[in-house]
Amino acid sequence: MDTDVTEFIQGVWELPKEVLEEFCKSFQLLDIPKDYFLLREGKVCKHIWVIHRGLVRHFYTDEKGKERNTWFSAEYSFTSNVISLLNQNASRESIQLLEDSIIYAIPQATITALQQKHHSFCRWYIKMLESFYFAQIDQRVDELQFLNATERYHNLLERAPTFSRRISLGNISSYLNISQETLSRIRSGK
Amino acid sequence: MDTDVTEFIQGVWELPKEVLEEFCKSFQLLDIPKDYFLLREGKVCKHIWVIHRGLVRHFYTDEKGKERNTWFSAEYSFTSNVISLLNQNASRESIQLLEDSIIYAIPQATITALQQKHHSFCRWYIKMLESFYFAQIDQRVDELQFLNATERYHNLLERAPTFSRRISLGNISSYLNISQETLSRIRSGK
DNA sequence: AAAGGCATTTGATCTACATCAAAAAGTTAT
DNA sequence: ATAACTTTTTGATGTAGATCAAATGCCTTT
Repeated sequence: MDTDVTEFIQGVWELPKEVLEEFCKSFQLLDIPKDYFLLREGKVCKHIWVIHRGLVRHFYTDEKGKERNTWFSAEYSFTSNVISLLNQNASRESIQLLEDSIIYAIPQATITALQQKHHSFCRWYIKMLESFYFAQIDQRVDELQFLNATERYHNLLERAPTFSRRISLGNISSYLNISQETLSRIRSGK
Repeated sequence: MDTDVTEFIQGVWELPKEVLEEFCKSFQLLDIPKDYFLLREGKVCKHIWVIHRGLVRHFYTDEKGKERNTWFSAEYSFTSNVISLLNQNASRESIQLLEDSIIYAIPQATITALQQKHHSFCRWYIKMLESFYFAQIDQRVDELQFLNATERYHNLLERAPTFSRRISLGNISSYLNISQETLSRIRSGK
């Protein structure tokens, strides 16, 4: 187990050493290439993933067959399809790597078991949800409801400066809900 | 304490009787008139509210001074400004009653204290966040990103059929991010 | 270096929805 | 009932950003 990752876990909320160990030893280390799918639409999500190095996109395919990105996650973040994970029902989204990545897979079974077993783990989990899910999704609602195309783009640049280098224009425009052509014009400054 | 409310609390996740009692006895019963503010922009959110009867809107005031609704909550739902509550920082939103309402206020201090004290309470709290926050906000992102004005309106009608009777057109249009005029035309079927 | 395959840019139109303005309908107070 | 609001509707016009189409630029592979 990488010390970076245990530190990352501990950074969320300090777990007792033995609980941390029990937790981390259930992680599965994945070293996987670009384009690989962590999750496919229609499957039940069975993991929370911690990205150690790399980048993924969340997307789904609309009625017209167009892929629409809903999220990106990069190194040192948790990623999962929370809705499918919680309800253990079919996911509407897929999750795919945009770069060769090193990822820890945390089984859903571990999360459930440790919640039952350890009070401290519940507190860790609450903190994790709060800081890695709420904070982000709240921002997302905000930018979708209140910002225009140009503002959404600049907002993303600020929040995640590396994305504009690492993610293609087409993938970014899909996430921002802007056509590729319009985003190209925005980026060139009109 | 109303048995309806304890049942509602128990419906989230079954709490041991003594924890439930400790929890419920901290609730403060509010019987307050239309237009009252549960929370004002700039203040720190100190409660989660359970609406027993009535209706509230969440909104903030934009740079041009226009009020923009972000959420409605009606009877038998939890409502709060989660971001302000969690970080105990100034809220950007206000929460105001749209109808005379009966509401239970759960102090943030209770939530924090019971989380520390009871494993079972943490499990209740996780369930509450999952079912009353995630599920809803996820839907919200979806409708904002992928639906057009007409679809957003019909989506709301389905999700909350009573709202179109109880909430003025202006307040609905603001929430849906549609101008009042356009919503009027949509509603009249063009 | 040439050829093929993507990703990005540029230009010309089109459209969903906003904005502005005013009339009509509904509500509340005198 | 009449006046004075407030909310909703209707009509005319404006615009951000989509869509369609074609050109350009950029990697690969040979």
